Amino acid sequence: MPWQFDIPEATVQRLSTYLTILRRLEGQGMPTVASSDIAHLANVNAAQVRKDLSYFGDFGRRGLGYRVPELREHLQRILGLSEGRNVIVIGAGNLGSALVGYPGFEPRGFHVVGIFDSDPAKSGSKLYGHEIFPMDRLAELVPRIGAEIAIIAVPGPAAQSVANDLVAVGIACILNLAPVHVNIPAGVACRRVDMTGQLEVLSFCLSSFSSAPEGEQVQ
Amino acid sequence: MPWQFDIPEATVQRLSTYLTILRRLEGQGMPTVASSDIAHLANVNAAQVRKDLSYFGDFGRRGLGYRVPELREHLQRILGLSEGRNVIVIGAGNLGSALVGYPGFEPRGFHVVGIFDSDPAKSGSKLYGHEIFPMDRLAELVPRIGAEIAIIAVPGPAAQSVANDLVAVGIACILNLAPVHVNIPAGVACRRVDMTGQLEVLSFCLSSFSSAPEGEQVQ
DNA sequence: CAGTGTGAAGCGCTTCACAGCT
DNA sequence: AGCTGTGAAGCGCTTCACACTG
Repeated sequence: MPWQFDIPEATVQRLSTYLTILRRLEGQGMPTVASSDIAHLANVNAAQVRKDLSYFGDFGRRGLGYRVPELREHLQRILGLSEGRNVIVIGAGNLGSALVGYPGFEPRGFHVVGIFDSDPAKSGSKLYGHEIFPMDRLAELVPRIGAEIAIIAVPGPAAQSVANDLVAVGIACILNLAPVHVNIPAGVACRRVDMTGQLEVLSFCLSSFSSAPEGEQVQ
Repeated sequence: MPWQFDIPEATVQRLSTYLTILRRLEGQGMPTVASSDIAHLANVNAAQVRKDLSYFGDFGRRGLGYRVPELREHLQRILGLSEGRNVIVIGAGNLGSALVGYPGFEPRGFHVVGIFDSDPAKSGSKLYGHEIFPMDRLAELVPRIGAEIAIIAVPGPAAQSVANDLVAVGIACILNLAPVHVNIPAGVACRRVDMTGQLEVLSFCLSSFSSAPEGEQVQ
């Protein structure tokens, strides 16, 4: 996951959480907020909030806290969201369709600007007003529509091949929803969201291993 | 996230990854596998794989590695997946619908056994063969259908209230897909999957902060 | 005073390195 | 020789504590 300076990945993830919180506070008309308030809403330590923010500047005023709209704007800029981001979705199956119709992306600045599917039968048909393109038009269309981020929403076995295609046409940021790790060259950022994997962690919480008294079960 | 013994959360997450890998290897007929092979496929250190597994027992044979079907079974048991898990989905909107139709759950042992939605207009209609129930039947139906895990697939503002309802009817494991942190009492496990948050991390990779804070390109 | 910014301590995960089986 | 299991070292994130400031 390539960024050059000494900023923990966990910090960047929390920044995204803080941004969501600040948007809500701003909507409620709150003028300022203390690190301890943000911390409470994000379920982290207050010093953590301050340290996270201090990587990027001195945004607070001592004795007062942070001005909500100001900090919200800073976070947006830090995360590169000031002008929104163009996203393409690969895979127009069940998952891909849901993504394209998901109303949560636009308000947070992500615009779906293209859908691709390897199935020629799907080409030309529309999904929530977006045309589905065949995979072999990727190289032609990615620069034209200004795609910056690609979401892989294909079945596991196809994910690596799709990732290769994306890298080949110059995509540098990939969100992988398939339940497999894909290899990508250095310089390309790839993150994976594995819902089923999270369900498996929850299943572990239910299993005897997470609660059974000492020594039982382990052979 | 409540489990009593000293097992890192990251370890449990990786176990889920290993299980996926082992299923693939088993499908390919591979009889044994070395920690270094698993490590390569999961993109982690080989010692990490061995240490993760050693929390739960001595599954390997020195000089040989791990027997694939045997280890796969162990992992399934550790994760509490031997008999599958019953899941309910709260929210029959865009996201909820996609989940119910998502073909990736069943093969990994998660059975959708109920869909709930607060909108009375949706009650009674069907989604991929599953009836949609009104929220006020939660208390009655959860024990009857044996629901163990709930997925919150409602908009952010409704998430906390839904979480409260789930806890009230005895659900102890929650997967939260809403982009907000929800407060839950100790003893209840709650995990969040925030796709938009991951997109924001990727956006950070594209932003000037990740590559050139002072206008300098370091490479 | 209230609350930020931050060096330093704390802590837990990751990696190393090697003893010990097969 | 090949590979596991594991104590110990390494390392980086988190938390503490406090100087400092409006």
